[in-house]
Amino acid sequence: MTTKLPELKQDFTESLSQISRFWGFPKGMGAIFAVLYLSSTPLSLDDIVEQTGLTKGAISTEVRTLARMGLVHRSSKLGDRKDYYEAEIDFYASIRSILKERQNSEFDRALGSVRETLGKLEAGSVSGNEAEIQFVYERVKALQEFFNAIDSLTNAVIKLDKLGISNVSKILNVLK
Amino acid sequence: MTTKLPELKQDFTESLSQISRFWGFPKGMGAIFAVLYLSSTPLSLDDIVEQTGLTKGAISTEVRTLARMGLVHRSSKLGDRKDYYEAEIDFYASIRSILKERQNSEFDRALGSVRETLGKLEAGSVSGNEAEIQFVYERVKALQEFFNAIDSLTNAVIKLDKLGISNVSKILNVLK
DNA sequence: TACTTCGTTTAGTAAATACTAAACGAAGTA
DNA sequence: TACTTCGTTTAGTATTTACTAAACGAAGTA
Repeated sequence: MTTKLPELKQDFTESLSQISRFWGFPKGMGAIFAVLYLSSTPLSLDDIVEQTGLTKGAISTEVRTLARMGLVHRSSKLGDRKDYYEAEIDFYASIRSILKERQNSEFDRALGSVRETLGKLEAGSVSGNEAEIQFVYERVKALQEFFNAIDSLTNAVIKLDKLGISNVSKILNVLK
Repeated sequence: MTTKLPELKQDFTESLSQISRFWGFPKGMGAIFAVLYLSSTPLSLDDIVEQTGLTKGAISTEVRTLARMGLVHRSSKLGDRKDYYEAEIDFYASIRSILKERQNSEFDRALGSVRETLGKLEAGSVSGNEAEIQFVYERVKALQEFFNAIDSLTNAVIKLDKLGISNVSKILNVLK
């Protein structure tokens, strides 16, 4: 029993949509990436419209965030006003740029807010039961340290010029 | 200028809610965890209701998923029918159990589907332009290998009995 | 037995998010 | 100039997700 190539692509696109949604991204984003990823040539917005069934407006915005994440790249042909897009195929590079992207987000704002809380506790400018303050202080501090560890890891990964198989297996060895 | 302890807790809870939402979890979940995390004693559902303003129903379900993730633990006092909950304070343990949890999810189903796609391509049961099939095959295979690498990493982390500061810094050294 | 006191489930609502359709501006072309 | 052809923005809609309120069942207590 044979499968037609377009059908196969369709299934693959479907899967990436699911995966995308699972990671908290719009499922359309996964679909767009999938279509680009399976194309041997850069595609225009209209090409993507055709292959995903989404609207140009939606694709316009989502492809932009994909580009910000470094998962796709915009290019243009000489003498052609259209923009073209192609998928980044080095996933490790993508991870790095996604991590980088996340650093200037509201996530960081919330994180800074925790740090601020800790600051108040350390400055002794919090009124209330002494023992409880001490308890809260230790908990918040522990959380902060955890965040710092994650942050260090993240930064280390970002700085790597290449997080290829070799590095991954190095890590695996250390963890063994 | 001093801050009252309850207010400080409030702010902290707010921050964790944001962080929770950022990672794709309901913000209420973050709030519940925060309240438990800042409490020196286990809390009952009603205690949590009081401190978060959420409904018992909502808390009932969300605290359960928190427990499944290993972020909180359910306990009970002798001669008291109430359930009590307390926060896991070893975050590394939490990460492990979250990763473990994620392995039996629809994420894995989608991932299996990609593997299936690859299987069809390898079995030669796909009809269409030969060159294009070859191209698609290589792309899908590359993605599959990437997933496998991630999977190995995940499993390695899960297997660690302790992912403490020491291991993290080991990793950092390797990456340097 | 009837009566509390828990946690859970359910059905419906509110809020957030992804998306569409259509208007628009910029930049090229006749 | 008017007329296309792009990508983007906007305003509104649909879908999903988080949550509430209330009914319920289990298990204790009088």
